[in-house]
Amino acid sequence: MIIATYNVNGVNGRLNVLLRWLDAARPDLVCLQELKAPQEKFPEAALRDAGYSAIWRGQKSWNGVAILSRRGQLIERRRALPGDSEDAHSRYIEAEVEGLVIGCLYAPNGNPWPGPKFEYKLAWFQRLQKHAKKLLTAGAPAVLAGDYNVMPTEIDVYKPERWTDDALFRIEVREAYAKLLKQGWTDAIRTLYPGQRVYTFWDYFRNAYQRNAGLRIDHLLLSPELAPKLKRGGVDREVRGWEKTSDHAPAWVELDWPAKPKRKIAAKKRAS
DNA sequence: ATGCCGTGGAAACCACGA
Repeated sequence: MIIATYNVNGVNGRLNVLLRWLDAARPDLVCLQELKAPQEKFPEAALRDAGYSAIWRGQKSWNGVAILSRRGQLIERRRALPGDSEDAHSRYIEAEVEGLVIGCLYAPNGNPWPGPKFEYKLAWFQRLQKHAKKLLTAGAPAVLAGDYNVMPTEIDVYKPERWTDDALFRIEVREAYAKLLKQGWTDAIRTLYPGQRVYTFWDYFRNAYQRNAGLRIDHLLLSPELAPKLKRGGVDREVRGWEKTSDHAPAWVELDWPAKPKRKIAAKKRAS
């Protein structure tokens, strides 16, 4: 099963690029972020025609998250992070599908630092930590995928010294991300490419993509039960070079899931 | 290396993004 995350930066303005990528990559489950569309303007029909069912939480102008599936039915579990009923941002949606839990998230940007937006980001991460811990305690196989707006380490930034006081790289935010890993979550892309430069975002200007001046801020975190099922993964970076494209590229993993029953082996064991 | 580009929405500029 292939699970992908893609910050589309406007799901309607980006529809052709999204459909083109879905057709080429054929992911089974997709987490989308930055829909930038109200609930009623989500392109449900076009995605259905492409073979995907969807659940989403839209919002006028900003944010917005969705989960797509071309396999099992998506059963929505929640459409917000718990912990702040006043929080109106559409930044989290969670479903059960194919026997696993998939959470799609769009973390706050948090700039400028310091300030209220940065404080909101830290508080949001605390809520995420609390909820992520609950998922682990519940024991279900789970994936938390999305735009975390964090470069976890120096290797995830083309020029770390320029980003030290940026909300995406401030130590408080990196520590918040590290805390998730300490809970038991596995950063799938980093696990597959240890010590290598892998980026998921390139700015629109200054020829960032051509210069490979990128950031790794889109992540797929796997629960302990799923981590050993990780087969391969990567970033579809060529999508970033397409016309009218997002500033993010899709990141994806392939999991050996649902695990194939080993009937023959079991039968042999019983026979011997 | 300062939103320089890009999106959406409202009213031809503004908020926001990373």
